[in-house]
Amino acid sequence: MKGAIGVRKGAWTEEEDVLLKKCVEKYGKGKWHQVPHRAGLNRCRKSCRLRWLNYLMPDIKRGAFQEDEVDMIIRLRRLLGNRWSLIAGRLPGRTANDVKNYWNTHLAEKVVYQKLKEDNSPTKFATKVNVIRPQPWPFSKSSAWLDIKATLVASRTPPGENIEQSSPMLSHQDKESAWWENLLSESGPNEGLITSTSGLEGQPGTDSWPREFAMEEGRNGWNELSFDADVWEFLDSNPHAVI
DNA sequence: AATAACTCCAACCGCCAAATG
DNA sequence: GCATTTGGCGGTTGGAGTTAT
Repeated sequence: MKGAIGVRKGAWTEEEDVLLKKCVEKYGKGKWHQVPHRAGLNRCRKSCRLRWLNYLMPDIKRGAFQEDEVDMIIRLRRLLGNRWSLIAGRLPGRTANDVKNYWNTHLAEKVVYQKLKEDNSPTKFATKVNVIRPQPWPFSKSSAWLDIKATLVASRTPPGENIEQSSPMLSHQDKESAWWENLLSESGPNEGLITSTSGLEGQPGTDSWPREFAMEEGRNGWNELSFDADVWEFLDSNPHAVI
């Protein structure tokens, strides 16, 4: 797409920010093609939308990423790949651009997947798959994301039961499994854990397939075979995660 | 002090799918 | 059914700021 002639590019000025903010506050989000005219901005619709989404939107969290946020990014990227908008959906206040930039500048070279390549494990096929719709996940200093035991308490241990009694010998795999189970199951309000079979029933485009997922599925060849190999290992070892 | 090299992030670009006419 | 418009996404880049020499 070529940019329109005469449309301003580059860094936004304070005046432009004010105009855009006032416009969105007055007319609401959406209808981005009308925003430049309504706001009196000599910017293209995409530029306006991006500026709002990445900088002006309320509740955007600036500053350094916390340890639990970084941990979340690494784990979710292993699961979802470069689906930054979905990953950002789990990080309240962080935008997809923030997460993508952070990954590219801080994590990309640190997080190595050589193990997967070296494993040379045979391709695994599954016939059924869980589809995740990420929801914002609240973080705090005492976040349970970094506390596997707390995660286990929340996800497995019946009320009143001692975690050490219920799981005296926790393997690394158990801990990983518990983490993912907790992530993929009960999390936030409006949580949607969509399940589907690999058959025609429930495929995108059919009435039974939720529109939200239908829109997400299909980008960049995304399908149930696109998960990283370690996710298949997780699914193999966690039959409850597969319906 | 000068400047080259590097880092980081805001913004742009091209593409895709859904919506609309 | 087709063409166009629109919203949204991930990849990439330009340049300001920082650090090293």
